[in-house]
Amino acid sequence: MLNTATQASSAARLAALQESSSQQASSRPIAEALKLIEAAVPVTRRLLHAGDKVYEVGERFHNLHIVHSGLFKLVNLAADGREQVVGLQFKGDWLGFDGIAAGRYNCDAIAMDIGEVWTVAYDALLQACARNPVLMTLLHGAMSREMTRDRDALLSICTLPADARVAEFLHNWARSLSDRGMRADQIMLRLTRAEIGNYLGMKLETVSRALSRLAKDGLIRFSDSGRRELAITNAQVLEAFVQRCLGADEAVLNCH
Amino acid sequence: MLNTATQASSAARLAALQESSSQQASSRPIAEALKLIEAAVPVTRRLLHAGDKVYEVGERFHNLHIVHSGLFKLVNLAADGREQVVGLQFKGDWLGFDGIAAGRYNCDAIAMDIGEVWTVAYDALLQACARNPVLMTLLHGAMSREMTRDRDALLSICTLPADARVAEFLHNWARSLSDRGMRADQIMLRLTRAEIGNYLGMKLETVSRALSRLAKDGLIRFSDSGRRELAITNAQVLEAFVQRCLGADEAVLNCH
DNA sequence: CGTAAATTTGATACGTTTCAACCCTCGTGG
DNA sequence: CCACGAGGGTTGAAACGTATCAAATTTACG
Repeated sequence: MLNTATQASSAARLAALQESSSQQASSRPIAEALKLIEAAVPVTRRLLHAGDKVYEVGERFHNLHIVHSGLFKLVNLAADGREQVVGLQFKGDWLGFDGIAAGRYNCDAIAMDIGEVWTVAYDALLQACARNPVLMTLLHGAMSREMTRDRDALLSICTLPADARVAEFLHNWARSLSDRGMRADQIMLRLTRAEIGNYLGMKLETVSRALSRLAKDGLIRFSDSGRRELAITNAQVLEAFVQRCLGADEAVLNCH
Repeated sequence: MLNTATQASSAARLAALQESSSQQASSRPIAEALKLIEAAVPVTRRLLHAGDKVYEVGERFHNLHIVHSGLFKLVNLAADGREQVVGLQFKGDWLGFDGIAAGRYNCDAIAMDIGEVWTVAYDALLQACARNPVLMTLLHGAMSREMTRDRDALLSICTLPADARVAEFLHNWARSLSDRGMRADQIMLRLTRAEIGNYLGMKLETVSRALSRLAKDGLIRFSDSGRRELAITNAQVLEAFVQRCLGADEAVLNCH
């Protein structure tokens, strides 16, 4: 509808899309990537506690950071004080790409939990990349993947109703865990409802209501130990729920 | 409010933010960047017409592209048919970063107008980068800038009401033009209201209403030659309008 | 020119936000 | 030990902004 161009075969394109999106795209195991970096360039390890900043907006950029454990949020700030969570970084994700262009970080990177980051000097990394193409591929892959993730998030925010956004958020979280070889059946949310809402473009009450509804419908189950921890009953059903929220309007494009 | 950590001086941080955001971040003139690339790596020129695709989702990734003239949109597609405009690329912007990670493009890149892109083989570019650090800096800067831009867009979408989003959209467009040395007092929108709305996370009618309101308030003026072209009366006033939409709630953070 | 697409505008419907009250947990200090 | 307060979470009712639906008008184009 948006593209006025004649397009070869939209059916075939969507079919290919489905395949590629269901297959896991993560190149090589994260552990290997970490090992490669460690071998190629000096690494400084840093342990952080919940609320600690890896870097903050305006700070001079010299280093990139790789999450080794824990969870970190990237917060974008407007001059007038508005703030937006623009990313959640798990093990193997990078922090600091936003600083390359202007020589200053453009976000706050904040630990949500006890976690460790590996810090590498950007200059040193570049030199290592020039010697070792594999490292370059790894770095670019990480940047590219982050762009893709950000854009998928934007798509969710702009095209899904609140309930579906929350459902997809949980589903993505679970996938992030399982991609990294962690148990994904039990999820410990390390964000408040306000933070989740900010990330998903809705208010905390809306998040709370959405979660309550998902629980009532049996798609998730809250842990005994509080409302911060929950289990995903069935990941497939959760995905299907997202589609049901859309009301089968765009599903027609799919069926043939 | 979101950050639980004790933070040094939020006032100072916001002050720094304002400076950095008002200053133009574009490293070196775009013309120079183009010249540098042309000298370092084989370039294939390609002329496209409105609706033509530079590449499409699922296509194998081999090349990056640089916009030499015209305007291109990046469209992200979901498996169920939802689509989202995730970027508008002007002269000097790159196309194709999304393809690096998975080896396949993840978006459609579509010309909105007659335009020319310079296509370079990614492999060749990497080799050239290994020889010439300046080229590497250029490439990474482009990637980093794109991330930052995407995140700023997300911030707008999630924190601004519709009218303010449209105002900021126009303001950004004007800045994109003037950054590139083009006249910014007269803007020729090359998108339909539906496309603008999709990009900004609202419906086409909402865009239309917002534009009408901006025109009625004298912030913009439609050209005689139709409602695709308009003039920004005063860029500063347009910026101020965005703040007024927020109702001075967050402005308090600003005043001292 | 005539037809399809794009745009504007109004009336209404809907989903999310806002405001408010209440509950729960947890850490602190009397 | 328990009272207390702060922060996080839930839930309801009403208000608000945007979407939806519909109709009329303008524009683009073969």
